[in-house]
Amino acid sequence: MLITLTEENYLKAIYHLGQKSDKEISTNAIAEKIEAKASSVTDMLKKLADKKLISYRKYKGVTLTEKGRLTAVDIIRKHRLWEVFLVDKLNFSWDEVHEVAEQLEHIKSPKLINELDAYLDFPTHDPHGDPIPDKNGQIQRTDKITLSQAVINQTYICVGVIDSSSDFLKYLDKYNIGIGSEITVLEREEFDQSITIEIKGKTVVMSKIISTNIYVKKNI
Amino acid sequence: MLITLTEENYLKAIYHLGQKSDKEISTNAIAEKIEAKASSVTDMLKKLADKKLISYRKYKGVTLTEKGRLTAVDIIRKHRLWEVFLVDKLNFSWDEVHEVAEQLEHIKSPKLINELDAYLDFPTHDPHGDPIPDKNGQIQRTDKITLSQAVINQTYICVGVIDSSSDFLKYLDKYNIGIGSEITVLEREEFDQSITIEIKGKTVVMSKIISTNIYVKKNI
DNA sequence: ATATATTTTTAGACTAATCTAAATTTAGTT
DNA sequence: AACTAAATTTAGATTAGTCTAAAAATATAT
Ligand SMILES: [Mn+2]
Ligand SMILES: [Mn+2]
Ligand SMILES: [Mn+2]
Ligand SMILES: [Mn+2]
Repeated sequence: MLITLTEENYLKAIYHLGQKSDKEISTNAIAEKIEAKASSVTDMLKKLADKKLISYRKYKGVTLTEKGRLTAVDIIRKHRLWEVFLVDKLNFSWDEVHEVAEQLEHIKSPKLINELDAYLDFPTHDPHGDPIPDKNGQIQRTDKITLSQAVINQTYICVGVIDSSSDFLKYLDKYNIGIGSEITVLEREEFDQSITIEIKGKTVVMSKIISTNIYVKKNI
Repeated sequence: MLITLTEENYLKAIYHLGQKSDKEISTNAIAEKIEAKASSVTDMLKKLADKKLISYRKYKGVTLTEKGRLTAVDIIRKHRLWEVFLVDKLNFSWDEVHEVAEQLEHIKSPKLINELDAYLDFPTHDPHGDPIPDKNGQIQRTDKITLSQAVINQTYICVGVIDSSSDFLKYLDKYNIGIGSEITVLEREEFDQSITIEIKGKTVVMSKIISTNIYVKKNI
């Protein structure tokens, strides 16, 4: 049974929502993510359940089946490989790739994606630091914390971002923060949890909302 | 007014049919090409006419408006650039690219296609020898004849194919015939119009249906 | 010129994906 | 336990794209 583009987008949304909690995903949460009405979501959930892509308990919520998870992860693999292609080969910046990758992720051709993977030299992470699932749907998890959880006077490496919006990425560009950047936390203001960091020799004051959207790991 | 994927495919079909004759394109011809019923085509023709993409005279047929022609040519440009990408960068053979390009041609991103064009070094022809329209919809026409029209004892260069089906292209591969190949016509059998050619030192007998699907130009 | 065949359009129906409005279920609060 | 608020589902309608069957227009042949 073939999966439509719309169904693929629902599976991806459910997958991403599932990353944030172990509970069943609610109709409203999906509706918000997909930008559709809850009634439309209910209709789609029935279809996905018929196709054994999700387990659906009326009024309770949904979880992906293994089949559904593999389908979602395959789309995410394609999305992230295309983002690498756009940045590495076609001079896109990391804030320009997402919309195009949203289209390219639905192209159906196993050979295309495997050849692309090889052509890009089997990248492990996309331009935003997110891991690229392998052919079997395995995802390499690295332990990382948000910059808001960082310890004073410790140096970290930026390994990813949570918010991938163009506005946020442009903010990071402005302060020369990118994947691989060395960041030292100098001070934390207890009142609003803003932090002062050192990045490329300059100090930058950063609100908590910013620092919670940046992933870092200790610089060993 | 945005154009749907389906509308794009109709415009492309009408464009290609229009290349073969100066007359208006019939509903049935479009139906055959799109592989849909004539009644479905009629419905779509009304939509395309509403959007000023075609001129439609009931019971008479259609022609593309300038707006429609430019839209069609833009899709063909994308299709052919993607075909070059697949062959030049991703190890696809010329008989494998068409189906994937049919999907990729609908991706909407001017930056993507312009960067791809530059990345491929501004190719002028696709893997089947078809010209790639430029950004302004201009198409470079080269004078070429079909191999069936070739003169005995003259050497030609293969510059394209008419049929791009996998079966036909594999036949050409079998006899080492590709874009750029030198072909000398040795003999023509008047009975069935089959020809004997020399290609890479070997002689090959070829039926008229094959030779009418190969474009050549004189080797000057 | 009339009958027949072909082509094209219209009428009515179907599926996928969406919506609004109403009904139902669940959760929260006295 | 009963009431209210929030979340979810159902009912019915809409749009894009398709189909079959029937009607209308055009082309062909006697
Ligand atoms: Mn993305
Ligand atoms: Mn990404
Ligand atoms: Mn093609
Ligand atoms: Mn081609």
